[in-house]
Amino acid sequence: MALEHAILVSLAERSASGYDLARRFDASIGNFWKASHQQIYKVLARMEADELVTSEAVAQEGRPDKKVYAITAAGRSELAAFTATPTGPEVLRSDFAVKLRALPFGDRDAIVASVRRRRADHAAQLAEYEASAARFYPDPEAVPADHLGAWLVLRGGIRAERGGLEWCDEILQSLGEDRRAAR
Amino acid sequence: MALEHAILVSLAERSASGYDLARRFDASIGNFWKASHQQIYKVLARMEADELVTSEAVAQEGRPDKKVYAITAAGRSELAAFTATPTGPEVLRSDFAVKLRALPFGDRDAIVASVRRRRADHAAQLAEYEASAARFYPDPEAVPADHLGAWLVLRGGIRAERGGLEWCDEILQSLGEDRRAAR
DNA sequence: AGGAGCATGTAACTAGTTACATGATTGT
DNA sequence: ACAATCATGTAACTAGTTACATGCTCCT
Repeated sequence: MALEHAILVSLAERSASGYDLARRFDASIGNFWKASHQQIYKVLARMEADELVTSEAVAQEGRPDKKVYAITAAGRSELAAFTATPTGPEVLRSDFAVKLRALPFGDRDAIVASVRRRRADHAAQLAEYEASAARFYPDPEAVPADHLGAWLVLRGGIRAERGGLEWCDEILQSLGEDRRAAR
Repeated sequence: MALEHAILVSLAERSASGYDLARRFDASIGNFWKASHQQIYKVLARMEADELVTSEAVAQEGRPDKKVYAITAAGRSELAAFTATPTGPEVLRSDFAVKLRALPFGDRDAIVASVRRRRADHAAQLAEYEASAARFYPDPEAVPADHLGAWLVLRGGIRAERGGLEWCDEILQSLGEDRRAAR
């Protein structure tokens, strides 16, 4: 149910249309929660019925009209209440790990190719996060209080990507594929 | 759809009942894929209809009878085919990160408590993985070929837990809670 | 007497995915 | 002419969760 809460955080930071939210979920928020636009519209409708958010129609010229959603007082207290609930263990679902574990029963070359692709993805994502960090938080000792959460999550993203990258390197090395990988 | 494939890997390693699979999903497989017993029974039934697995009733004394599932030839080729498909980007869903990002809108002490709990969970899981590694793979240079996938996944688990632990420490330090955390 | 472990499920529900639909504007 | 971006959705489906049901054995 935390898609709701991810949307509330995003709207607490800044009001937005469903479309805007979908783009944020492709970028910064998507760093820890992925959601499709269809799912977002569905959940927004429910949240509006529950009065966690309100919407206002905004006419635009040269572009389709949009509905801008804003968090309500009830939404803010729901979000605060959420932060006070204990967090259960994270639900893991990694296709990549399933494939890796299937190594003795599968296509070794294809798996190596997957590892290489994944390594490249981690490297690209890491570069993107590091660019964001350098741009928005040039001085890590002086992060504004209202950005502390976002900063810490970004730091987590950087760590996760770096960790994933190193894991890929270890895998390639174990499989004796590190020379080709380094090319 | 990769729960199916996670089950196939598990059955390729060794035939098992639904109950056994559920326990494996709590332990080794659960390291990268979580599933409840209800979901497992449901998927097993579908997989049997699709002839990816077969079941055999086994009577037991002093215990309820069980159905032992085994992978079929079709199951093995499905698993091999799966390893050859490209892996999409991982779907992330982290309640913890949502909470952390909600820091400016939430209950700071409760969030700090969450971080501490999570740190302890990572430490416990890490210890468990390291114990498994020491026990089953005392010589990392000589991992048998049929265990290479399992070993690499375990290595990934160790890296992920260590990374998560370090992230928690960084968060506590940023929040000025590291002294109390170290106690 | 009560709880944990073994063992398999059903029923009702919520969450999320995939495919499709519409229609204007801007850029190649 | 075609694709991309803006913008919002519906419909049909699959996956996963939560709650409940049953019953036997072994341990405290």
